[in-house]
Amino acid sequence: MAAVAPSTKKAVTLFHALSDETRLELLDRLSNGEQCVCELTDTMKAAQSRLSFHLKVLKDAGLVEDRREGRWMYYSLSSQAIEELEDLVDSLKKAAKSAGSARRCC
Amino acid sequence: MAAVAPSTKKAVTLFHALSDETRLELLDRLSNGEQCVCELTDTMKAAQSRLSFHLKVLKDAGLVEDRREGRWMYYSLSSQAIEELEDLVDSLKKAAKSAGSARRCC
DNA sequence: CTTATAGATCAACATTCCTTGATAGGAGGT
DNA sequence: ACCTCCTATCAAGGAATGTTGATCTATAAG
Repeated sequence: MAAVAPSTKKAVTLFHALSDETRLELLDRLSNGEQCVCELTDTMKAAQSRLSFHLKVLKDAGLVEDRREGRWMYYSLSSQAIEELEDLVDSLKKAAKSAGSARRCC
Repeated sequence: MAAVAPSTKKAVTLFHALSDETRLELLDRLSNGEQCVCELTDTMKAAQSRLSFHLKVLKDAGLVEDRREGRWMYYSLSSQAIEELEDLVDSLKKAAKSAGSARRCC
């Protein structure tokens, strides 16, 4: 029992960050390695402020990290949050497996 | 490369379904076993139409299954979608690990 | 056939989220 | 100092989500 409950807020934040096509594409690009915003706006043909917004959402969720180098900002995947994600999904999985049988109701 | 890309739409749907406190609580309750809506509205002190709405979101995402028995509707976790979830998180994890080093930019 | 109960669906409203264009800040280069 | 480039932030509008109360459907019981 109590599969997802601990720190539900954080789970919501994490999952919300992942529930957007643009952000998933960003993560996908970053899986090829650290990249700067200019490169991302370039290859994704997206408005700079748009990507900046989504990168902030990802960063606030702990999914990516940023690093400044001169006037460029480099973003990369953060494996820490991804482990938290893994744990969440893990507890869900266990819950689904142990899923007890029906109880009489109402 | 290409960590999340395959069927991004589905991933978005899955993660979106998980990005809500009420829905996470529903999943948590269901991890104790199949339950009918009346029982859930009861213990969660939530309006019936509200839970119906959220259960639909979960069902559309494939996270839960429903079963009718007389006039009651029983909901339970569906382990299938949870495995898909696991795969998604897995590819993210691998991506984060292999995360290449910085490339020269702009 | 009438009535009651469980749940889904709908319409209206509130809220939250995303997009866009404009502005601001910070780092180099001249 | 100034100008330029890269990025973050803000404000305004639009789109999608969640909430609430009412209505509809299906099943069961009398």
